[in-house]
Parts: sequence; structure tokens; C-alpha cells
Amino acid sequence: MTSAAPTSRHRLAEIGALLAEPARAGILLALIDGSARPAGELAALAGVAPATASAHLQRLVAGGLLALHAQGRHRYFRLAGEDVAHLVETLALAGAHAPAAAAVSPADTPLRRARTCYRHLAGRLGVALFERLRERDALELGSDAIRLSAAGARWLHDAGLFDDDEGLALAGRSCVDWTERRFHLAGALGNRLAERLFERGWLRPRRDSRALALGARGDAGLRALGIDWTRL
Amino acid sequence: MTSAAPTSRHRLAEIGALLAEPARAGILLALIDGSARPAGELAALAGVAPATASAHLQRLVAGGLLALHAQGRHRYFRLAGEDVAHLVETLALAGAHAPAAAAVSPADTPLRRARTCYRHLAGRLGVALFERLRERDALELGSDAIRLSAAGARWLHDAGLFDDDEGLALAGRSCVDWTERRFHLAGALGNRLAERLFERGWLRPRRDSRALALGARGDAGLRALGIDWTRL
DNA sequence: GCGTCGTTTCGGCCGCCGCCGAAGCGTCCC
DNA sequence: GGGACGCTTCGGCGGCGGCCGAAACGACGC
Repeated sequence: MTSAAPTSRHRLAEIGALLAEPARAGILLALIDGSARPAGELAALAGVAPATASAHLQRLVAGGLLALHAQGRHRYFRLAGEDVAHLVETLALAGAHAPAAAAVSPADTPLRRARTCYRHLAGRLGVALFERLRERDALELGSDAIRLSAAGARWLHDAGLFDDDEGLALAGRSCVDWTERRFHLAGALGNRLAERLFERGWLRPRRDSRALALGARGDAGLRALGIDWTRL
Repeated sequence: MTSAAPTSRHRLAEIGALLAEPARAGILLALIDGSARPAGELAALAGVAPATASAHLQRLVAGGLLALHAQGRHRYFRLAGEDVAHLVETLALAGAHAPAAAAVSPADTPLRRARTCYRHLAGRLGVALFERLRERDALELGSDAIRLSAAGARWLHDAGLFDDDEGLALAGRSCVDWTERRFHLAGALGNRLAERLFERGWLRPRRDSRALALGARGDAGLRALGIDWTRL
């Protein structure tokens, strides 16, 4: 009985150990919207002294979960990639199982309505957008990704979001939303879509929160896609 | 700046801590094919004394990752659910990133050709089956799952796999294969499909391995679905 | 009933790691 | 250059937890 995974279990344990501390878990969760934050801010967020946070950040970078970007006397940390974000969300989702909806209920309504998850959209808006894309046959289930159909590219172009044929080459991925328990669009395609929604002024970030607010041109735009923001 | 996730980071850390030890990670990986194994066997697999394994198993059960099924003087442990299997695979996949394919190369060819992942099919066969289902428009991307289309149900029925309209109500999920890096079918629908392949004698498990062998009626059956086992 | 076997509990050892304050280093600004 | 600031390194403390052998427990088979 040669154990089937001689080395992989060590790597698995390694990743587990990186998440095993509330301070580190808090740091990862604080970065899950794709933002980059300086060490001091992360220390405050995690509730530990700068010295402690520094050690944690060092370990997270060494473990490949965080990327580091030094700028002047600040050192900005962000998640090393989308797969890390996906990993953390998967784990957080699994950890929440039963009391998930209850735990997020009262003050977090804007968060549940629309927020960023790494660099794509989540919350009810993310789910609604995914549903509309499905209904319009805008998505094709590929063998290694979810891609935009020709009809989908046309639809998004007509809505003023995408340039011509933009997005046809982008690989998307479905991602289970941890508040809504339904699919939304992630991956490169999901990221681009979110990016365009910001550029076009349909959505804008709120300060100090992952939640999103409706931009000046957002209501009309979303309505043209068949989504009513006020009823989300 | 109220930290956005007051409690969830503790739960995340909790799960991380459960994975953080190579012995526990090994136990989880040993159970990822959905099998149930007695404590002693898991101790040997993890390379620790029975006493140590017992403590680990206790923690894993308390943490909700393992389920326990006592039978006589044996106590069988298995993963608590498919979401746990998905979680472990996601983590193992993320941990492997670069050297994944290399690490599995030589002796594991049967494993890469066809194996079980929890209770559904993976490996090249799993991927090929998913591709054929896609090509036949047998799958529909739902808002919370991948479901069988009417055409798909008919196709699988005609192939002698499913009973009438069986599987229309089952929720499937796509799952990224960690050797092939492509989608295959998981979830209840994927499980049922794998189950039928065993029942019909198309596939059978190998001893002491997650790899699968071709059953007596498998070659003809798969060929009728457009899959050539010998070229997988 | 009595050994055997699978499993758990107990006790003790040891190492790893999180935590902090203080000190050191580099950057920025005046 | 001097001082403020952001961050890291160092040193030391404390606790959690992994590991094992020995012993206890319960089920099975004769």
C-alpha cells in the first residue's frame, strides 16, 4: 500500500497551515476583493501588532498566497492570483454551511446586493447578471471554461459594454456565491465584464467596503439588460 | 473600519488547522475517492501510530470533515460529504499548481486514464465523457447547477445507461480535474452516471487504487457513446 | 469465559509557533 | 540633516498540539 500521494499531502498541509491562524485568515479575507493593502493596515484589520503581522505576511508570501509590491516606504500586499481568491472563498463557503445566510443578515444588505469577489461581480447582481446571460444564450459551456457565444458578444456590444467581439477569447468560470448559493461569472471573462461596468460608470465602489453602489448611468444600463437594480 | 468578517475568519482558520497537519491531510486524501476505511488502515496510510491517528480522526469528525460509521469492532471513516471532497480537491489542485502533471507522470497512467473522484468519474475518461455530453447538447447550464437536457436524457437512455427520464432532476456540477486541468461532471448527476457505469459492467474498480479498469461490456458501450477507451 | 484484535484514553515529552516590545533599517518630507 | 513614519528583525515568553507507549475498553470467535 504505497500511499497514493507521497508529497501532495505535505503541500496540502502547508496550505492548511497558512490558513490555520485567525490573523492570517483575516488578512486573506481582507484581500479577497482583489485590493492591495499596506502592511500596517492589514495588521490593524487582523487585530495584531505590526511585528506579528509582518511575520504572517512573510509566511503568506513565501507560501505563494500573497504577492508583494513595494512602493516607497509602503509595502502593498495582494492575493497572488485569482486561484487563491477562489480557494479562500471555497473554504469560507464550506466553513459557513448552515448559518451562512443568518450570519450576514442585517447590516450587510448592500454587500449582499452587489459586491466584488476578487475582481468580478458577486452578490445578487452577480447572480442576476449570470442568469440574464444564460437566458439570452450568451454563454457556452466549453470543455475547460465558460465562454461568450457570438450572440452574447453581440448583446453586450449592443448594450454598450463590450467592444466588437471583445470577450470571445476570454475564459470564464462559474463561481458559487457564498451568500446567494448560486452561480455567477468569474474568470477572465467575469473580470472584464466587471471592469467595463466600472469604466462605463454603471457601478462604483463604496469606501471601506467590498459593496458596490449604482453609478450615474447604471440604472438605465442595467435596465436595458433586463435587470432592475431597485428590486435586487 | 469594522472588520468585514468578524467570525468567518475563525471558521476559516479552524478548517485550515484541520488540514494543517500532514497526517490529517493524508487521511483526507486517502478518503477522497469516497471510500470508507477503518481507523487502523488510515493510521498506516498516514504513517502514524494508531493512538495518534485516533486523535486526528476525532478532530476531523468534530470539525465536520469526516463522518463516522461504527460496525462491530471497526469504525469506518469517510468524508462527510461531497462538498468536503470538493474542498480538498480544490486545495490540492491549488497547491500543486506548476509541478502537477510532472508529479503524477510514470506509474500513475491508469490513474490518469480513469479514476473516481469522490463518487464520480475523473481522469481522461471523465473529461472525455463530459466533452461528448457537451457535443451532443446533453448538458444545460442552469442557474445553480448543470442539468441534463431532454436530448441528453434520451441519448443516455438509448445507450442503455439511464432509465426513462432518469437524471433530468439531478443537479450536476463541473469539477476541474487535477491531472487534466479540464472539466468533468460531478454532483448528483455525475455520481449517478458513474454508478450506472459500474452497474452495467462498463467499468470496475481496481484493487488498492482509485484507478478504474474496463469492464466486460465497457468497450462496446463507450464506443457507442463515441469514446475509444484504447485511445484515452 | 478467555484470548485476540481494533480502537480509544491517558500521561508525558518536546518542538513549533503566535504574540509582543524594543531596536534597527529604509523612505519620505521639510 | 533631522525627524517622523512604515515596516522588519530580534529576543523572549507562553501555550497549543503532535507524537508515542502503555493501559483500558469493547467486540468478536472459539
